[in-house]
Amino acid sequence: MVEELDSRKKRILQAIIQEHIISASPIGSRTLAKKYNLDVSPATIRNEMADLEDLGYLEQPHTSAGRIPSDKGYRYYVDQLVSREQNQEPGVIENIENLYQDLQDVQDIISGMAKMLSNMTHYTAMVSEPKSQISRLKKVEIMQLANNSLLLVLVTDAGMVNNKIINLDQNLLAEKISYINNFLSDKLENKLLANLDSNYLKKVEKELMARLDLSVDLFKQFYNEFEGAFEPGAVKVYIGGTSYILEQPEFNDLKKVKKMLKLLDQEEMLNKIINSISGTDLEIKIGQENEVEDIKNCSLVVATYYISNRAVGKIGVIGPTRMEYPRVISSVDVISDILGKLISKASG
Amino acid sequence: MVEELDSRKKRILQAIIQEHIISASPIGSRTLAKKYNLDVSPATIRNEMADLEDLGYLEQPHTSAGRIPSDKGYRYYVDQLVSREQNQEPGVIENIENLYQDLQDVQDIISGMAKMLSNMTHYTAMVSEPKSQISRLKKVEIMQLANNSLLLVLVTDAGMVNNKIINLDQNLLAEKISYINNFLSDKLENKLLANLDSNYLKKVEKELMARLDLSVDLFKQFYNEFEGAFEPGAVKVYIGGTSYILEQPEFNDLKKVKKMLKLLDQEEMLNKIINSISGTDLEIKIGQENEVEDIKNCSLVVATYYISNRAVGKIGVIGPTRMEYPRVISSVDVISDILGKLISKASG
DNA sequence: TTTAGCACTCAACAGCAGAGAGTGCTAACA
DNA sequence: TGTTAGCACTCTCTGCTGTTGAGTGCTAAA
Repeated sequence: MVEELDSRKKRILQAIIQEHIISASPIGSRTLAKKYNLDVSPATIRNEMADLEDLGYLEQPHTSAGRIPSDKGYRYYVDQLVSREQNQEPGVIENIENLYQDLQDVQDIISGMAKMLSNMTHYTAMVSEPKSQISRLKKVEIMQLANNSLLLVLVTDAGMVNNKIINLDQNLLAEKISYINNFLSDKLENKLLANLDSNYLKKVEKELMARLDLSVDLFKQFYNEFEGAFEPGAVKVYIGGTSYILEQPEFNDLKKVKKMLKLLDQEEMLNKIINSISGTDLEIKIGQENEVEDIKNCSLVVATYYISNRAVGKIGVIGPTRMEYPRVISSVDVISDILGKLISKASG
Repeated sequence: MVEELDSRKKRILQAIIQEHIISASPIGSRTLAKKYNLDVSPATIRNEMADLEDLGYLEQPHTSAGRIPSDKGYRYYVDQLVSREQNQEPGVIENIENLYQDLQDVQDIISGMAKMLSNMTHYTAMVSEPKSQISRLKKVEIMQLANNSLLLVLVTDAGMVNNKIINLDQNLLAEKISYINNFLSDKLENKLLANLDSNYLKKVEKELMARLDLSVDLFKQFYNEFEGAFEPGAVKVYIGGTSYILEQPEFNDLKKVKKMLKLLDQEEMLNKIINSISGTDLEIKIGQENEVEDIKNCSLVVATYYISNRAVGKIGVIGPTRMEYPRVISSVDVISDILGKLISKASG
């Protein structure tokens, strides 16, 4: 399906895509001949363009218009014509790292990076929280706030902090709390979150109840919260720069904007989108390649970020298929790197 | 400036506003005579409309168009022609309360209520976090995560939980941590946050250092975090239903939509907007009455919510001046009530 | 004071012509 | 055989025009 194109066809395809990325409108043979010194006449270019259209790399909105790239055309461009080398100016990475190095809070880092990425690319950025399933529980502790009110604090080794206020219908003595904390530390800390499923929790609960001589009801709520805190589906997605999509000419239609914004309002949808990317490295989904119906006219550039060499989350950008791929790719690359480093550092 | 209008003028003004809220376009005399049985001919209505325009309650987009209400017109409508009685169907309040009563987390309650409000009104809703200045610190505790890494947990009596991971360049023994916790509890808990300013904190720090025989540097970062956590300006604003503004015909212009979305993207701006409302009860700002320049073509309906009889935060709605005031007013009223109750209960 | 009648205004819309950009095809050329 | 100039053709876009319709303000009569 992916033919090898001769070098002139490659040059022409590349030129059309680059020009289209800038102008957002169909490109004609004359424009191409003038702006890119291809050393052939417009007529020749026209022939080549007709060929490229037959092969599926280009499309024609109507008979007397120029050509625009098809999804297949962009795919070829991204795979064959864009060098994936880091072409960020030197120093940028250090600057960003320095700028954010004081942040200790993982949530702050994530939303900061989402903003940074959307600023750099001028597209909408999204970042998923570090996946908890492959993290370990680093700390569990309950503390007493008032007579019947406890605060449950959970910290993962990825630095994610989770806390819940729990109201009990019964008072709890300080010694018991301290006993519970020791017990829970022993049973739960340093375990993989994936292993802390309801079965295991129920067992721990039973044992604890037996030792404490307390009613089971007392801790029912506690375990509900606990279970909920690290559900696999509960990955939060941060987005930044929603308003950038309005700058894209392909969203000049109010209906499209509306659809898009509704989409980005729904957290489940973002989850679905960002989790539909299976690749372990930087991955690009162009138009129809996307699984989620509503973004089949968009492109995604998503990278995985790592904490101590384990893949834990995704960071990426969503924009029109007519996207500045080279720039976006390098930005996503850089930012995903920095994000991993910052979180690693913050979670010590 | 606010003349007393005779009853026929009132009826006509009310009819025009109600009709305009539905149709979003200028209202003519014939339409009015047909749809509302005012028992006078269109010609008479025209005369009255000319009067109302002279008085500033109506405007005419161009000579041969109908009239639309001015800001002053809406103001009169809201003040004199809308009954502020709760006209929510009975049971709605109970239903919502039941729906959300399981939520223990204050942040969840707030964002849930923002969503609920935007769903009910079909405008964009915003809620500010409980103001910390008038809250008391209920609990302060540090816990050890790893050798050089601590977690600082702060809980206010409004139920807001704040936590920060702190990395030290020095190890800290468990006894010291326990000593510090006791010390901090003693010095900080149950104090008004407003009183925990940097002066006071510095004093506490000094005393603690002296007793512990530790270097001052060790806790520098700690106090930075601590100070930052409850800054007066740091009130977070939750918004919900951003995409609803796109449904309003007055935002048919892409430029306007863009401006609006950019505005709502900026947290400082939301802060400025919601804090520009000074009233203690339900307050309405119509168009030009708004202080923030960029929303002078919008209206705000904002209520204050209370926790144990103290005003702590604002909840409201932003939409076009052509807003369904009666419905919005009653929704904001109801939701602000429920919000206060839910938080009170959760932070019980 | 109210109302019918009427001339007037203005935005919105449809229809149309012309310009401009771009194509595909053909025939000539190197 | 590949390349190019020329040309007729197509289609969108823009601006102009006339028409329509909703609505007004004024006047004069009831």
